[in-house]
Amino acid sequence: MTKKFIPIDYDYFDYDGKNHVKIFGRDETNEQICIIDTCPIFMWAILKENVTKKQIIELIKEVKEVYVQTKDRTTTIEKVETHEKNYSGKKVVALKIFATNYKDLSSVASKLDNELIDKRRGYDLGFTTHYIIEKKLNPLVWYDIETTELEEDDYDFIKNELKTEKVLKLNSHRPSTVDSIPSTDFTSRSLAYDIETDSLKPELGAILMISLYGKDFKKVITWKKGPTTQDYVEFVEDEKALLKTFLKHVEEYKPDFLVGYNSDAFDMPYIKTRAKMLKIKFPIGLDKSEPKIRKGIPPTTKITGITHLDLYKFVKTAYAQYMQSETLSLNDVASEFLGEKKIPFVFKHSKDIKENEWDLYYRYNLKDSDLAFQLFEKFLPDMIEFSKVVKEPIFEASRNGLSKQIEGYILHNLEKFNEIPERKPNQKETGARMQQGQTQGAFVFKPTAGLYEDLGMFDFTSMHTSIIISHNISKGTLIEPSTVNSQPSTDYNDSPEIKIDGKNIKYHFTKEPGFFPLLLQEIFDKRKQFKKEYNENPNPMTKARSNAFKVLSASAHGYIAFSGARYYSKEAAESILAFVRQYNQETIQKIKDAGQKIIYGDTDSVVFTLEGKSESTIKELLKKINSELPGVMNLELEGFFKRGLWVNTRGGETGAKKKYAMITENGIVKIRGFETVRRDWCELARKTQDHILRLILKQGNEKESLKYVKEIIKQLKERKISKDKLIIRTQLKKPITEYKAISPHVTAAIKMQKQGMAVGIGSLIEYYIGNTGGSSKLVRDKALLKNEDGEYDITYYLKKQMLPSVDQIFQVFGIDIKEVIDGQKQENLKKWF
DNA sequence: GCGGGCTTGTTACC
DNA sequence: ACCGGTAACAAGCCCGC
Repeated sequence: MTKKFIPIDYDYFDYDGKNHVKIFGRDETNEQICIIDTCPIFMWAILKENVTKKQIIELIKEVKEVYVQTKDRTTTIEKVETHEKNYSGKKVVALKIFATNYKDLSSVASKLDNELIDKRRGYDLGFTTHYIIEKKLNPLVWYDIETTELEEDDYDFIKNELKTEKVLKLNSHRPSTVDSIPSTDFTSRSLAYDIETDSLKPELGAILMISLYGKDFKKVITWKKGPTTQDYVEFVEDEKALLKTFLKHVEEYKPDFLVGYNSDAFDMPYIKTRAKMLKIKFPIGLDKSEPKIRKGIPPTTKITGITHLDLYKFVKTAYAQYMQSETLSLNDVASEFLGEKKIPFVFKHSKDIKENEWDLYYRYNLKDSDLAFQLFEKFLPDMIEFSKVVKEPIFEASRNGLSKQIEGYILHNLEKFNEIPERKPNQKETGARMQQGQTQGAFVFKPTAGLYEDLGMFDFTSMHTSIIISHNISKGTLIEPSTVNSQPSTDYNDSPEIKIDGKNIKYHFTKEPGFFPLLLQEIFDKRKQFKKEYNENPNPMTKARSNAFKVLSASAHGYIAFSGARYYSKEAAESILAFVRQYNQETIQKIKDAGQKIIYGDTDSVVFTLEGKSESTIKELLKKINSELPGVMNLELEGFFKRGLWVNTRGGETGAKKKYAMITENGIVKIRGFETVRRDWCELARKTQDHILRLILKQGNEKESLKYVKEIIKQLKERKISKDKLIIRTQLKKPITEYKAISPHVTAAIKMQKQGMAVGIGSLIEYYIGNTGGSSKLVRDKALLKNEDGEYDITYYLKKQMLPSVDQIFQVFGIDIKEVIDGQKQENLKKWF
């Protein structure tokens, strides 16, 4: 039978002791089908140099005898072949060892301790990844497939087990040409879900309701009956019936994706535990399996056949670092990307909910699913894109950290280079890598505080990645021994001179392009493509996509320096960073030589004054610098700015790095590093600072700002500032008990814990400083919870929030803000200075 | 018990 | 633990006086 097929979810099972995949996806009629397939299972034994043919024949005999016995299977060697391969860019002879079960390859590997074998590789990819690499049935791509129906005795248990109507055996497949399908666009069926409970712990509270939201599908299922006019509310008898009804709707809808927000850690584990407590089955998987929760920090929840997606995870890795929102709560994220918020509803235990309040609770519950669904629709193209680029199933691609994404991408593309994959480092190696200490990083130009006019800013496009590509830097292209001399060589690509342990050395890399640098090119190009897309059509989504590939592209260097990476290389990381410093300083020099004054620079950027030159003259300069850059390296114009402000460090006499504010001719303001952008400062200090920065940038002087600050200070002293503007938000970065220094946010967290609130790693602790500490001088003794009664501590907010946030800004204009206010309000000030 | 230097911890920039 | 180095800064900690 010939069909079209798009693979979505991958799972595997053992049959007759052998691995099989079952792939869930859709066909051209949009029917959900399951494909069963197998693939050759093998690993590699790389032989030492100069092993003779005779020795190989003997070795093969020996290898064939290896087997692994586990409690439910015996894994044997099926055949052994000899191949010429590349390993880390070097030619090697390797045995391709075929075995019956992938899960035992690592045990097989440890039994191959013959002295002719140098290295054992390719046993630690995971079966799904191995399968995709081997058969090239990539996720989310349309294929033309040849299938056969299962015969009577084939996989009998599967047929009975699967909810999917069609289960087919795959014979062959090839990528479908775009033309052959009217619409190759994959229109997924998806449901977002959200639960409401009486507790954060399933042991302590029931699930009250579950909402589901999809295209033309709205449902709130609940056993808590209150008057409502919402026709989507479905009442059921009890919690058991609630779970069963939820299951029924999911089964009927047949979604490809079941989507939640933080559902990996909360919703699905909660449901699973409650089902267990209620002694009912919850066979949501298409193979009637329960959700599989991989415990860990953070946990992941997989449902066989239905891709369970947790948007929180994806937002966190792909977008978070470029987002405006200060938390990644559904409310903040929805508000940033959708311009919509959750329905306000104060959490109450169900026993405290009045009859007429249930209706709001239903609507609240539905809205959460609604928001999650809308976010899903916005993010799906990006998740699909990641999945396709990295060639990992969307379940993984949407959860993987950046190093995993880069690594997945590399592993899935090694075959083009005839490369044997590197293995994962073990714990000992990871530890040793970490102990080597830090690598010297980028260069940051020390600015001189001041308000500058007419500025230009250049920055390098994906600097680290373009260095890797242009200079062919990687573990595999490094010439060993690596601690080579500083003599320049025409045979190799040299790194800049690097000082290591007091010695100046240069690393050499081959001129022949290595697979790692070559592979980065695609990610690099994608980044360019999406940036262009954003520039042509700027909106929050094109921006997010552009940034998602920006982070992916920018992670290549971090990956190389990451102790857990297969292709880790300290030498490569050092070389990349040496180039980063060199290029930045060279660029600074070139701009200086052109007659511009350098104001600032950080890693890959330079800010300079125009010195009366026209923008087109500056663009010519940029062109000239670019003409001198190698490979894909590219310096671009970040922008022209009408004014820019740099300040001194607090209590210091020199300019502060990583803190500046600039404004374009059109009034677009760019603020970096200032308290304005730091969430651990109270809103009052941040908003005030933001306001005066803008005023100064717009007007070119401090006059208005001064008036403004005086007014705010007056209000603060008169207690006219509302407390919510004084809340300080700080995140717990580790378990409460592990803190050596007990800072205010830790005290506040302890308080919250005592009140029975769930606090732990990642919780954002909200507190304010009040007049409660008695004689204590410690700030922590005055930390009050957000909703705790008390008066705010005027002195603290003046001295520790307001003043610091504006002090250095006024210093630029020679104004001592303390004195100014002091002169005006002599008597009050004595109290706080 | 006070002050200064050091350490711990968080958040930002790139 | 899950990309890394550079930097600013607050608050606590610690030690000498």
